[in-house]
Amino acid sequence: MEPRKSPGSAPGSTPGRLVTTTAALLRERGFHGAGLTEILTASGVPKGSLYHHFPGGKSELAAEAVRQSAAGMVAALERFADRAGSTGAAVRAFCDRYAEDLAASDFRDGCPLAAVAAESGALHETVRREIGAAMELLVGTFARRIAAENPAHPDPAALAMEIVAAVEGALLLAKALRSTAPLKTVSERLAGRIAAELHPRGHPA
Amino acid sequence: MEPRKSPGSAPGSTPGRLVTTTAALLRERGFHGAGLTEILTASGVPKGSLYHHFPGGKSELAAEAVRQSAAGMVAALERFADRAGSTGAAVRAFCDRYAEDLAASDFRDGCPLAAVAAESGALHETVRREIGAAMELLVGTFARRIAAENPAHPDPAALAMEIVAAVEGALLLAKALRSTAPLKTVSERLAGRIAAELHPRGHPA
DNA sequence: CAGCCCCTGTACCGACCGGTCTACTGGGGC
DNA sequence: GCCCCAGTAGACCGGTCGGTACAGGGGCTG
Repeated sequence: MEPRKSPGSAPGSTPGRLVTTTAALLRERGFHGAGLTEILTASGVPKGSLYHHFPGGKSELAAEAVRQSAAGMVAALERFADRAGSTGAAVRAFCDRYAEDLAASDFRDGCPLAAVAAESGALHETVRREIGAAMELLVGTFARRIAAENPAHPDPAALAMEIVAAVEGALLLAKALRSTAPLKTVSERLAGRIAAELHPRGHPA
Repeated sequence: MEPRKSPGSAPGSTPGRLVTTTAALLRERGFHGAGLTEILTASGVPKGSLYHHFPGGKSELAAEAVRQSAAGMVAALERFADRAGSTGAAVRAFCDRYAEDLAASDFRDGCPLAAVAAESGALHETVRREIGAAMELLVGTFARRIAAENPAHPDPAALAMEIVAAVEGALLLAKALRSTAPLKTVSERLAGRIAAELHPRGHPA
């Protein structure tokens, strides 16, 4: 827990590859389901390098991967929101994107955070904290967007929380049912409701 | 989906204890996080008995546990719905109940299905199928209730799916954030919306 | 061109994983 | 009264787990 948190995670570097592949494995198998050996062979990195860059072992690596996944999700959201101009449309794009991932992976790649979050009860504090922070970050980002779109909204945080919960749940349902239908249904209804709530008397944006 | 799949799972019997403790462990740790030895010691059953009653090993046991968990959730839902008289109120009671579980377990016990569903990509077909069936059962139960409460509703299945997704997501969020706030927020807003959608011009039930 | 040191590669470790096997026990049917 | 076998008990298996130790290696310094 030194001040220098994760400086050496350049995309192509050894730590970078390690974190990226870990994030991918974590996404479809969860923490206990993703073996260290599997991560190593998939990223083409020997064990010695792992413990050089991440003395904390699997937990530290997972924590970093969770942070990167969260950052990726937030970045995607910001991008969609900027392009679409409304939170409702951004949510739709967001769901579409993860529906694609799901379908392309034969319904193995769900939410990058969900698999780890679901078993957070059996995880080290390091990872546990990171998962909490990741969720807060995601909710906070939505809340900021909502407040920006309609400064008069009474409770942006509540709406943001509802959005994240709905999307997260839809992703889980989609994975379990092996169908993108839940995502389509939820995003459609959710987007409409967000628009209605953000612009009570106006154009649905 | 045979009518008689697991006849020997009486509550107090050896298979019964096995399935119940497995369900509990699965709920907080997921499939790979719950060790077989741990299940055995927690239920006070030796290994020989396990493989006598469940020749399929851990996967068969987990599949059975998932089925039992799903049945329990459905039963709780039906009970709440019967007592409350409206789907909206039932959802609220449903969320309250799982919020209690969460808080009582120091935020380890989330949705009994979520942890397994989240890592379903790395599971045997047996378990995978059971998780899908469980989710379908849950959604179907909600849909039936909705249709019963308002036969004119245009798409009970869609609303049911949205409900399950929202609750599932709220449970996940609550577990990650170690707070029941997401559940409270989501259930409140969800219940209100369900009432509005089921009784467009009338009493909010 | 020598030395150093960050990083890599790999052999190895004990613990534990899920699963198999066999010995034993006790109670109901004949 | 005997037997039989469903059910229990636990020793044991190979494999894999996450983690450690240490011997190179190679590029940047001097």
